Amino acid sequence: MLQSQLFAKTKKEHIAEAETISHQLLLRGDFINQELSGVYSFLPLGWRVHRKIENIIRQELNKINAQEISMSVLQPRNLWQETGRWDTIDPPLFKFKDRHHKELALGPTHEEMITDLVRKRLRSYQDFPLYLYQIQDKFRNEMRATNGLLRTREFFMMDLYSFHTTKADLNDYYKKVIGAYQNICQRCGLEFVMTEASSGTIGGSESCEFMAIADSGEDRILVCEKCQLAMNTELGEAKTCKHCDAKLTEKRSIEIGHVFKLGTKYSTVMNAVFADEKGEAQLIEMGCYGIGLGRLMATVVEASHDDRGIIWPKEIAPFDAHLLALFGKNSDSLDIKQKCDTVYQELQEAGIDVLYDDRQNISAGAKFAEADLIGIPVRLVVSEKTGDRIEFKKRDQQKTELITINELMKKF
RNA sequence: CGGGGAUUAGCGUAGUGGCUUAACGCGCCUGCUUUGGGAGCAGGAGACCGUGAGUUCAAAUCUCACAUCCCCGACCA
Repeated sequence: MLQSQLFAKTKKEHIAEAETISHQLLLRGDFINQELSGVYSFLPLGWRVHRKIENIIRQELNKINAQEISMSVLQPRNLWQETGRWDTIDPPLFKFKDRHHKELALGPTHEEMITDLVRKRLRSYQDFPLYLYQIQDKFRNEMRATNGLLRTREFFMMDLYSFHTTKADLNDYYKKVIGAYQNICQRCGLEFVMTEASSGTIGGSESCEFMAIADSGEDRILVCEKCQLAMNTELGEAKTCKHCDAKLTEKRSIEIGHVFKLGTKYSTVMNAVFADEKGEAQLIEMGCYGIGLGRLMATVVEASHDDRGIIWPKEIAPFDAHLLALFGKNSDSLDIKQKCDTVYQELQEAGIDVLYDDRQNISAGAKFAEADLIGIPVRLVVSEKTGDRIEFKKRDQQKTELITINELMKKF
Protein backbone atom coordinates (compact mmCIF):
# COMPACT_ATOMS: atom_id res chain seq x y z
CA MET A 1 0.00 0.00 0.00
CA LEU A 2 1.30 3.41 -0.95
CA GLN A 3 1.03 5.77 1.98
CA SER A 4 0.39 8.64 -0.41
CA GLN A 5 -2.93 6.92 -1.16
CA LEU A 6 -3.77 5.65 2.33
CA PHE A 7 -6.96 7.07 3.82
CA ALA A 8 -5.36 8.19 7.05
CA LYS A 9 -4.31 11.55 8.45
CA THR A 10 -2.40 11.23 11.67
CA LYS A 11 -2.56 13.99 14.20
CA LYS A 12 0.45 15.55 15.81
CA GLU A 13 -1.34 17.16 18.70
CA HIS A 14 -3.07 15.80 21.73
CA ILE A 15 -6.80 15.15 21.40
CA ALA A 16 -8.68 16.65 24.32
CA GLU A 17 -11.62 14.26 24.56
CA ALA A 18 -9.47 11.14 24.74
CA GLU A 19 -8.14 10.58 28.25
CA THR A 20 -7.40 6.90 27.84
CA ILE A 21 -4.13 6.11 26.15
CA SER A 22 -5.57 3.62 23.66
CA HIS A 23 -8.32 6.06 22.72
CA GLN A 24 -5.75 8.83 22.26
CA LEU A 25 -3.37 6.76 20.14
CA LEU A 26 -6.06 5.13 18.01
CA LEU A 27 -7.51 8.55 17.24
CA ARG A 28 -4.15 10.20 16.60
CA GLY A 29 -3.04 7.35 14.38
CA ASP A 30 -6.37 7.61 12.52
CA PHE A 31 -7.33 4.01 13.12
CA ILE A 32 -10.88 4.93 14.10
CA ASN A 33 -13.35 7.78 13.77
CA GLN A 34 -15.93 8.64 16.39
CA GLU A 35 -19.50 9.02 15.08
CA LEU A 36 -21.51 9.22 18.29
CA SER A 37 -20.83 8.67 21.94
CA GLY A 38 -19.66 5.07 22.08
CA VAL A 39 -19.98 4.52 18.33
CA TYR A 40 -16.94 4.31 16.10
CA SER A 41 -16.12 3.69 12.47
CA PHE A 42 -12.99 1.74 11.66
CA LEU A 43 -10.70 3.37 9.09
CA PRO A 44 -8.29 1.38 6.90
CA LEU A 45 -5.55 1.03 9.51
CA GLY A 46 -7.96 0.13 12.27
CA TRP A 47 -9.94 -2.24 10.11
CA ARG A 48 -6.80 -4.09 9.09
CA VAL A 49 -6.00 -4.71 12.75
CA HIS A 50 -9.59 -5.69 13.42
CA ARG A 51 -9.58 -8.18 10.54
CA LYS A 52 -6.37 -9.75 11.76
CA ILE A 53 -7.85 -10.25 15.21
CA GLU A 54 -10.96 -11.74 13.59
CA ASN A 55 -8.87 -14.19 11.63
CA ILE A 56 -6.88 -15.30 14.64
CA ILE A 57 -10.15 -15.96 16.46
CA ARG A 58 -11.52 -17.86 13.43
CA GLN A 59 -8.43 -20.02 13.21
CA GLU A 60 -8.45 -20.89 16.88
CA LEU A 61 -12.17 -21.63 16.99
CA ASN A 62 -12.05 -23.70 13.84
CA LYS A 63 -9.38 -25.79 15.53
CA ILE A 64 -11.90 -26.76 18.19
CA ASN A 65 -14.46 -27.64 15.53
CA ALA A 66 -16.64 -24.59 15.82
CA GLN A 67 -18.52 -23.59 12.66
CA GLU A 68 -18.93 -19.98 11.66
CA ILE A 69 -22.39 -18.63 10.91
CA SER A 70 -23.92 -15.17 10.76
CA MET A 71 -27.25 -14.57 12.40
CA SER A 72 -29.38 -11.51 11.84
CA VAL A 73 -28.85 -8.38 13.88
CA LEU A 74 -32.60 -7.68 13.85
CA GLN A 75 -34.33 -9.75 16.47
CA PRO A 76 -38.04 -10.21 17.18
CA ARG A 77 -39.63 -9.39 20.51
CA ASN A 78 -41.35 -12.74 20.94
CA LEU A 79 -38.13 -14.72 21.38
CA TRP A 80 -36.97 -12.33 24.07
CA GLN A 81 -40.30 -12.70 25.82
CA GLU A 82 -39.81 -16.45 25.98
CA THR A 83 -36.77 -15.92 28.20
CA GLY A 84 -38.21 -12.89 29.97
CA ARG A 85 -35.24 -10.75 29.00
CA TRP A 86 -37.09 -8.25 26.76
CA ASP A 87 -37.35 -5.79 29.64
CA THR A 88 -34.79 -7.10 32.09
CA ILE A 89 -31.53 -7.49 30.23
CA ASP A 90 -28.90 -5.01 31.33
CA PRO A 91 -27.64 -3.00 29.52
CA PRO A 92 -31.07 -2.67 27.92
CA LEU A 93 -31.93 -3.49 24.32
CA PHE A 94 -32.03 -0.94 21.56
CA LYS A 95 -35.69 -1.34 20.61
CA PHE A 96 -37.78 0.07 17.82
CA LYS A 97 -40.87 -0.64 15.75
CA ASP A 98 -41.08 -1.50 12.09
CA ARG A 99 -43.70 0.06 9.77
CA HIS A 100 -46.27 -2.53 10.88
CA HIS A 101 -45.68 -1.54 14.51
CA LYS A 102 -43.95 -4.82 15.20
CA GLU A 103 -41.37 -4.50 17.94
CA LEU A 104 -37.79 -5.41 17.15
CA ALA A 105 -34.43 -5.13 18.86
CA LEU A 106 -30.86 -4.82 17.66
CA GLY A 107 -29.00 -7.86 18.91
CA PRO A 108 -26.77 -7.40 21.97
CA THR A 109 -26.12 -11.18 22.16
CA HIS A 110 -27.79 -14.18 20.55
CA GLU A 111 -28.80 -16.80 23.11
CA GLU A 112 -32.47 -16.50 22.19
CA MET A 113 -31.87 -16.51 18.45
CA ILE A 114 -29.51 -19.43 18.42
CA THR A 115 -31.51 -21.51 20.85
CA ASP A 116 -34.47 -21.05 18.56
CA LEU A 117 -32.38 -21.95 15.52
CA VAL A 118 -31.03 -25.06 17.12
CA ARG A 119 -34.21 -26.37 18.76
CA LYS A 120 -35.84 -26.50 15.35
CA ARG A 121 -33.04 -28.56 13.83
CA LEU A 122 -31.42 -30.75 16.45
CA ARG A 123 -33.90 -33.51 17.26
CA SER A 124 -31.67 -36.50 18.07
CA TYR A 125 -28.78 -37.09 20.44
CA GLN A 126 -26.87 -38.11 17.33
CA ASP A 127 -26.86 -34.47 16.19
CA PHE A 128 -24.69 -33.46 19.16
CA PRO A 129 -22.40 -31.89 20.07
CA LEU A 130 -22.59 -28.74 17.98
CA TYR A 131 -20.50 -25.59 18.16
CA LEU A 132 -21.54 -22.44 16.31
CA TYR A 133 -20.03 -18.98 16.38
CA GLN A 134 -20.22 -15.66 14.64
CA ILE A 135 -18.25 -12.42 14.51
CA GLN A 136 -20.79 -9.70 14.21
CA ASP A 137 -21.88 -6.21 15.16
CA LYS A 138 -23.60 -6.02 18.54
CA PHE A 139 -25.64 -3.23 20.09
CA ARG A 140 -25.92 -2.48 23.78
CA ASN A 141 -27.72 0.47 25.27
CA GLU A 142 -25.04 1.21 27.85
CA MET A 143 -25.61 3.76 30.56
CA ARG A 144 -22.53 5.47 29.31
CA ALA A 145 -19.79 4.70 26.86
CA THR A 146 -16.25 5.12 28.15
CA ASN A 147 -12.61 5.14 27.17
CA GLY A 148 -12.85 4.94 23.40
CA LEU A 149 -13.11 1.36 22.19
CA LEU A 150 -13.00 -0.06 25.70
CA ARG A 151 -16.74 0.35 26.23
CA THR A 152 -18.89 1.16 23.24
CA ARG A 153 -22.57 0.88 22.44
CA GLU A 154 -21.91 -0.84 19.14
CA PHE A 155 -19.07 -3.32 18.76
CA PHE A 156 -18.04 -6.47 16.99
CA MET A 157 -18.23 -9.50 19.19
CA MET A 158 -17.27 -13.07 18.66
CA ASP A 159 -20.04 -15.11 20.21
CA LEU A 160 -19.71 -18.88 20.34
CA TYR A 161 -22.47 -21.23 21.50
CA SER A 162 -22.05 -24.90 22.27
CA PHE A 163 -24.76 -27.57 22.53
CA HIS A 164 -24.33 -30.84 24.38
CA THR A 165 -26.26 -33.84 25.58
CA THR A 166 -24.47 -34.03 28.93
CA LYS A 167 -22.92 -31.73 31.49
CA ALA A 168 -19.68 -33.69 31.25
CA ASP A 169 -19.46 -32.98 27.55
CA LEU A 170 -20.15 -29.30 28.19
CA ASN A 171 -17.39 -29.25 30.81
CA ASP A 172 -14.94 -30.79 28.34
CA TYR A 173 -15.71 -28.29 25.64
CA TYR A 174 -15.62 -25.40 28.12
CA LYS A 175 -12.00 -26.32 28.79
CA LYS A 176 -11.24 -26.45 25.10
CA VAL A 177 -12.65 -22.98 24.62
CA ILE A 178 -10.45 -21.72 27.42
CA GLY A 179 -7.51 -23.26 25.57
CA ALA A 180 -8.56 -21.48 22.39
CA TYR A 181 -8.87 -18.19 24.29
CA GLN A 182 -5.37 -18.67 25.64
CA ASN A 183 -4.05 -19.10 22.12
CA ILE A 184 -5.94 -16.05 20.94
CA CYS A 185 -4.53 -13.91 23.76
CA GLN A 186 -1.01 -15.13 23.17
CA ARG A 187 -1.18 -14.49 19.45
CA CYS A 188 -2.50 -10.99 20.14
CA GLY A 189 0.44 -10.39 22.43
CA LEU A 190 -1.61 -10.15 25.59
CA GLU A 191 -0.75 -11.36 29.05
CA PHE A 192 -3.91 -12.68 30.63
CA VAL A 193 -5.43 -14.38 33.63
CA MET A 194 -8.82 -15.87 34.39
CA THR A 195 -11.13 -14.96 37.21
CA GLU A 196 -14.25 -16.68 38.40
CA ALA A 197 -17.08 -14.27 37.87
CA SER A 198 -20.71 -13.61 38.50
CA SER A 199 -22.88 -14.44 35.52
CA GLY A 200 -24.83 -11.18 35.25
CA THR A 201 -27.90 -11.22 33.06
CA ILE A 202 -26.58 -13.97 30.79
CA GLY A 203 -26.96 -16.47 33.60
CA GLY A 204 -25.77 -20.01 34.05
CA SER A 205 -23.98 -22.11 36.57
CA GLU A 206 -20.35 -21.16 36.12
CA SER A 207 -18.40 -18.52 34.29
CA CYS A 208 -14.91 -17.16 33.95
CA GLU A 209 -13.70 -13.79 32.84
CA PHE A 210 -10.64 -13.46 30.67
CA MET A 211 -8.66 -10.54 32.00
CA ALA A 212 -5.81 -8.98 30.06
CA ILE A 213 -3.13 -7.43 32.24
CA ALA A 214 -2.74 -3.72 31.54
CA ASP A 215 -1.46 -1.11 33.95
CA SER A 216 -4.13 1.33 32.86
CA GLY A 217 -6.96 -1.19 33.33
CA GLU A 218 -9.95 -0.26 35.46
CA ASP A 219 -10.33 -3.59 37.22
CA ARG A 220 -8.09 -4.57 40.09
CA ILE A 221 -7.45 -8.24 40.49
CA LEU A 222 -5.34 -10.49 42.66
CA VAL A 223 -3.18 -12.71 40.50
CA CYS A 224 -1.62 -15.98 41.59
CA GLU A 225 2.11 -16.06 40.95
CA LYS A 226 2.01 -19.73 39.94
CA CYS A 227 -1.15 -20.53 38.02
CA GLN A 228 -3.11 -18.30 35.70
CA LEU A 229 -5.99 -17.87 38.08
CA ALA A 230 -6.95 -14.62 39.64
CA MET A 231 -9.72 -13.15 41.69
CA ASN A 232 -11.49 -9.84 41.83
CA THR A 233 -10.22 -7.77 44.70
CA GLU A 234 -13.78 -7.24 45.96
CA LEU A 235 -14.31 -10.96 46.31
CA GLY A 236 -11.90 -11.36 49.17
CA GLU A 237 -8.93 -10.30 51.14
CA ALA A 238 -7.13 -13.55 50.48
CA LYS A 239 -3.36 -13.44 50.44
CA THR A 240 -2.76 -16.80 48.83
CA CYS A 241 -4.22 -18.68 45.86
CA LYS A 242 -6.95 -21.11 46.87
CA HIS A 243 -5.84 -23.58 44.20
CA CYS A 244 -2.10 -23.77 44.72
CA ASP A 245 -1.44 -21.67 47.83
CA ALA A 246 1.03 -19.39 46.04
CA LYS A 247 1.20 -15.67 46.81
CA LEU A 248 -1.25 -13.25 45.21
CA THR A 249 -0.25 -9.87 43.83
CA GLU A 250 -2.56 -7.07 42.83
CA LYS A 251 -2.63 -6.08 39.17
CA ARG A 252 -4.81 -4.00 36.90
CA SER A 253 -6.71 -5.61 34.10
CA ILE A 254 -9.32 -5.29 31.38
CA GLU A 255 -11.97 -7.91 30.71
CA ILE A 256 -11.74 -8.98 27.10
CA GLY A 257 -13.70 -12.21 27.12
CA HIS A 258 -16.09 -14.32 29.05
CA VAL A 259 -16.99 -18.00 29.10
CA PHE A 260 -20.30 -19.25 30.54
CA LYS A 261 -21.67 -22.66 31.32
CA LEU A 262 -25.30 -21.94 30.65
CA GLY A 263 -26.41 -25.48 31.43
CA THR A 264 -30.14 -25.79 30.76
CA LYS A 265 -31.07 -22.22 31.60
CA TYR A 266 -32.16 -21.36 28.07
CA SER A 267 -33.21 -24.81 26.94
CA THR A 268 -35.62 -24.99 29.87
CA VAL A 269 -37.45 -21.75 29.21
CA MET A 270 -37.36 -22.17 25.43
CA ASN A 271 -38.11 -25.88 25.48
CA ALA A 272 -35.04 -26.92 23.53
CA VAL A 273 -34.93 -30.68 23.74
CA PHE A 274 -33.58 -33.72 21.93
CA ALA A 275 -34.45 -37.40 21.89
CA ASP A 276 -31.97 -39.57 23.79
CA GLU A 277 -31.10 -43.21 23.05
CA LYS A 278 -34.40 -44.31 24.57
CA GLY A 279 -36.36 -41.79 22.57
CA GLU A 280 -37.05 -39.69 25.64
CA ALA A 281 -36.92 -35.90 25.55
CA GLN A 282 -33.93 -34.32 27.32
CA LEU A 283 -32.94 -30.71 27.77
CA ILE A 284 -29.98 -29.45 25.76
CA GLU A 285 -26.91 -28.43 27.78
CA MET A 286 -25.47 -25.16 26.53
CA GLY A 287 -22.40 -23.00 26.84
CA CYS A 288 -21.73 -19.53 25.48
CA TYR A 289 -18.48 -17.67 25.05
CA GLY A 290 -17.74 -14.10 23.98
CA ILE A 291 -14.86 -11.86 23.04
CA GLY A 292 -15.14 -8.13 22.28
CA LEU A 293 -12.99 -7.37 19.27
CA GLY A 294 -12.69 -3.60 19.56
CA ARG A 295 -12.03 -3.87 23.25
CA LEU A 296 -9.36 -6.48 22.63
CA MET A 297 -7.76 -4.17 20.09
CA ALA A 298 -7.78 -1.22 22.49
CA THR A 299 -6.44 -3.45 25.25
CA VAL A 300 -3.47 -4.40 23.11
CA VAL A 301 -2.71 -0.70 22.71
CA GLU A 302 -3.08 -0.17 26.46
CA ALA A 303 -0.61 -2.95 27.07
CA SER A 304 1.79 -2.22 24.23
CA HIS A 305 2.82 1.36 23.53
CA ASP A 306 5.49 3.89 24.41
CA ASP A 307 5.57 7.68 24.48
CA ARG A 308 5.85 7.82 20.70
CA GLY A 309 2.93 5.60 19.84
CA ILE A 310 1.57 2.13 19.44
CA ILE A 311 3.72 -1.01 19.31
CA TRP A 312 1.59 -3.61 17.52
CA PRO A 313 2.37 -7.27 18.12
CA LYS A 314 3.41 -8.91 14.87
CA GLU A 315 0.29 -10.95 14.26
CA ILE A 316 -2.20 -8.11 14.47
CA ALA A 317 -0.21 -5.20 13.05
CA PRO A 318 -1.92 -3.37 10.19
CA PHE A 319 1.10 -4.12 7.98
CA ASP A 320 4.14 -6.37 8.29
CA ALA A 321 6.61 -3.61 7.46
CA HIS A 322 6.74 0.15 7.04
CA LEU A 323 9.09 1.27 4.27
CA LEU A 324 10.20 4.91 4.43
CA ALA A 325 11.73 6.71 1.46
CA LEU A 326 13.84 9.68 2.59
CA PHE A 327 14.68 11.95 -0.29
CA GLY A 328 17.97 13.72 0.41
CA LYS A 329 19.24 16.97 -1.09
CA ASN A 330 22.58 15.76 -2.38
CA SER A 331 21.55 12.64 -4.16
CA ASP A 332 19.14 12.36 -6.98
CA SER A 333 15.82 11.69 -5.32
CA LEU A 334 14.84 9.63 -8.35
CA ASP A 335 17.56 7.27 -7.29
CA ILE A 336 16.08 6.82 -3.84
CA LYS A 337 12.65 6.45 -5.36
CA GLN A 338 13.78 3.71 -7.72
CA LYS A 339 15.62 1.80 -5.01
CA CYS A 340 12.65 2.04 -2.74
CA ASP A 341 10.25 0.94 -5.46
CA THR A 342 12.39 -2.14 -6.03
CA VAL A 343 12.45 -3.05 -2.35
CA TYR A 344 8.70 -2.51 -2.17
CA GLN A 345 8.09 -4.71 -5.16
CA GLU A 346 10.32 -7.53 -3.97
CA LEU A 347 8.74 -7.55 -0.52
CA GLN A 348 5.29 -7.63 -2.04
CA GLU A 349 6.21 -10.50 -4.31
CA ALA A 350 7.43 -12.37 -1.24
CA GLY A 351 3.97 -11.94 0.26
CA ILE A 352 5.01 -9.34 2.80
CA ASP A 353 2.40 -6.70 3.45
CA VAL A 354 4.16 -3.34 3.26
CA LEU A 355 3.07 0.21 3.89
CA TYR A 356 5.34 2.28 1.64
CA ASP A 357 5.80 5.91 2.63
CA ASP A 358 6.43 7.26 -0.86
CA ARG A 359 5.32 10.81 -0.07
CA GLN A 360 7.57 13.44 -1.63
CA ASN A 361 7.12 16.56 0.46
CA ILE A 362 7.12 15.07 3.92
CA SER A 363 10.24 15.57 6.02
CA ALA A 364 12.24 12.68 7.38
CA GLY A 365 11.31 13.60 10.93
CA ALA A 366 7.64 13.59 10.13
CA LYS A 367 7.90 10.16 8.54
CA PHE A 368 9.71 8.73 11.54
CA ALA A 369 7.27 10.25 13.99
CA GLU A 370 4.31 8.96 12.06
CA ALA A 371 5.82 5.50 11.71
CA ASP A 372 6.32 5.29 15.47
CA LEU A 373 2.76 6.46 16.08
CA ILE A 374 1.21 3.89 13.74
CA GLY A 375 3.35 1.19 15.29
CA ILE A 376 4.09 -1.26 12.48
CA PRO A 377 6.59 -3.79 13.93
CA VAL A 378 9.32 -3.43 11.31
CA ARG A 379 10.64 -0.12 9.94
CA LEU A 380 12.72 -0.04 6.78
CA VAL A 381 14.51 3.08 5.56
CA VAL A 382 16.02 3.85 2.19
CA SER A 383 17.89 7.15 2.02
CA GLU A 384 21.14 8.65 0.73
CA LYS A 385 22.78 7.34 3.90
CA THR A 386 21.84 3.72 3.36
CA GLY A 387 23.74 3.31 0.09
CA ASP A 388 22.85 0.07 -1.59
CA ARG A 389 21.49 -1.33 1.63
CA ILE A 390 18.35 -0.98 3.67
CA GLU A 391 18.09 0.12 7.25
CA PHE A 392 16.16 -2.34 9.39
CA LYS A 393 14.67 -1.49 12.77
CA LYS A 394 12.08 -3.11 14.99
CA ARG A 395 9.50 -0.84 16.55
CA ASP A 396 10.14 -2.21 20.02
CA GLN A 397 13.92 -1.93 19.81
CA GLN A 398 16.39 0.93 19.50
CA LYS A 399 19.09 -0.64 17.38
CA THR A 400 19.18 -0.34 13.61
CA GLU A 401 21.13 -2.42 11.13
CA LEU A 402 22.06 -1.96 7.50
CA ILE A 403 21.31 -5.05 5.49
CA THR A 404 21.03 -6.20 1.90
CA ILE A 405 17.74 -7.03 0.27
CA ASN A 406 18.54 -10.74 0.50
CA GLU A 407 19.21 -10.47 4.19
CA LEU A 408 16.02 -8.51 4.56
CA MET A 409 13.93 -11.27 2.99
CA LYS A 410 15.18 -13.70 5.63
CA LYS A 411 13.88 -11.44 8.40
CA PHE A 412 10.26 -12.28 7.71
C1' C B 1 -30.46 7.50 35.23
C1' G B 2 -27.82 10.85 39.41
C1' G B 3 -23.60 14.26 39.94
C1' G B 4 -19.65 17.37 37.67
C1' G B 5 -17.47 19.79 33.30
C1' A B 6 -17.35 21.36 28.24
C1' U B 7 -19.16 23.35 23.35
C1' U B 8 -15.33 29.53 19.34
C1' A B 9 -12.15 27.08 11.64
C1' G B 10 -10.52 19.97 10.43
C1' C B 11 -7.67 19.63 15.59
C1' G B 12 -5.92 22.19 20.18
C1' U B 13 -6.98 26.84 22.47
C1' A B 14 -7.37 32.53 23.65
C1' G B 15 -11.01 36.17 23.94
C1' U B 16 -15.82 36.51 29.53
C1' G B 17 -20.63 43.02 27.69
C1' G B 18 -18.36 48.24 23.50
C1' C B 19 -11.13 48.74 22.55
C1' U B 20 -13.09 42.58 17.50
C1' U B 21 -12.53 43.36 10.92
C1' A B 22 -13.32 37.12 16.37
C1' A B 23 -7.04 35.97 17.68
C1' C B 24 -3.03 32.18 18.14
C1' G B 25 -0.66 27.23 17.34
C1' C B 26 -1.22 22.71 14.46
C1' G B 27 -3.35 21.07 9.97
C1' C B 28 -4.96 22.63 4.78
C1' C B 29 -3.89 25.46 -0.23
C1' U B 30 0.05 28.34 -3.58
C1' G B 31 5.13 29.41 -4.47
C1' C B 32 10.20 29.05 -3.23
C1' U B 33 13.19 26.22 -0.29
C1' U B 34 14.13 21.80 2.58
C1' U B 35 14.65 16.02 3.66
C1' G B 36 17.79 11.12 9.62
C1' G B 37 13.21 12.67 14.38
C1' G B 38 6.40 15.93 13.22
C1' A B 39 11.64 21.84 8.83
C1' G B 40 11.89 27.45 6.99
C1' C B 41 10.11 31.92 4.51
C1' A B 42 6.22 34.48 1.89
C1' G B 43 1.26 34.57 0.53
C1' G B 44 -3.80 32.41 1.02
C1' A B 45 -8.47 29.79 2.17
C1' G B 46 -11.34 28.31 6.12
C1' A B 47 -15.90 30.39 11.88
C1' C B 48 -24.02 32.38 10.85
C1' C B 49 -18.68 31.72 18.33
C1' G B 50 -23.70 24.15 19.41
C1' U B 51 -29.42 25.40 18.79
C1' G B 52 -33.57 28.38 20.37
C1' A B 53 -35.57 32.07 23.33
C1' G B 54 -34.61 36.21 26.58
C1' U B 55 -31.91 40.64 29.14
C1' U B 56 -29.39 45.12 27.03
C1' C B 57 -28.55 51.10 23.33
C1' A B 58 -24.91 46.94 22.50
C1' A B 59 -24.08 39.58 23.43
C1' A B 60 -18.99 34.71 21.48
C1' U B 61 -19.24 37.18 26.43
C1' C B 62 -25.15 37.73 30.97
C1' U B 63 -30.01 34.46 31.87
C1' C B 64 -33.05 30.22 30.74
C1' A B 65 -34.23 25.92 27.96
C1' C B 66 -32.65 22.22 24.67
C1' A B 67 -28.91 19.35 22.02
C1' U B 68 -24.22 17.10 21.80
C1' C B 69 -19.60 15.47 23.92
C1' C B 70 -16.35 14.20 28.16
C1' C B 71 -15.57 12.59 33.31
C1' C B 72 -17.29 10.05 38.17
C1' G B 73 -21.13 6.44 39.80
C1' A B 74 -23.45 1.45 37.81
C1' C B 75 -22.89 -2.54 34.43
C1' C B 76 -20.22 -5.09 31.12
C1' A B 77 -17.20 -7.85 25.72
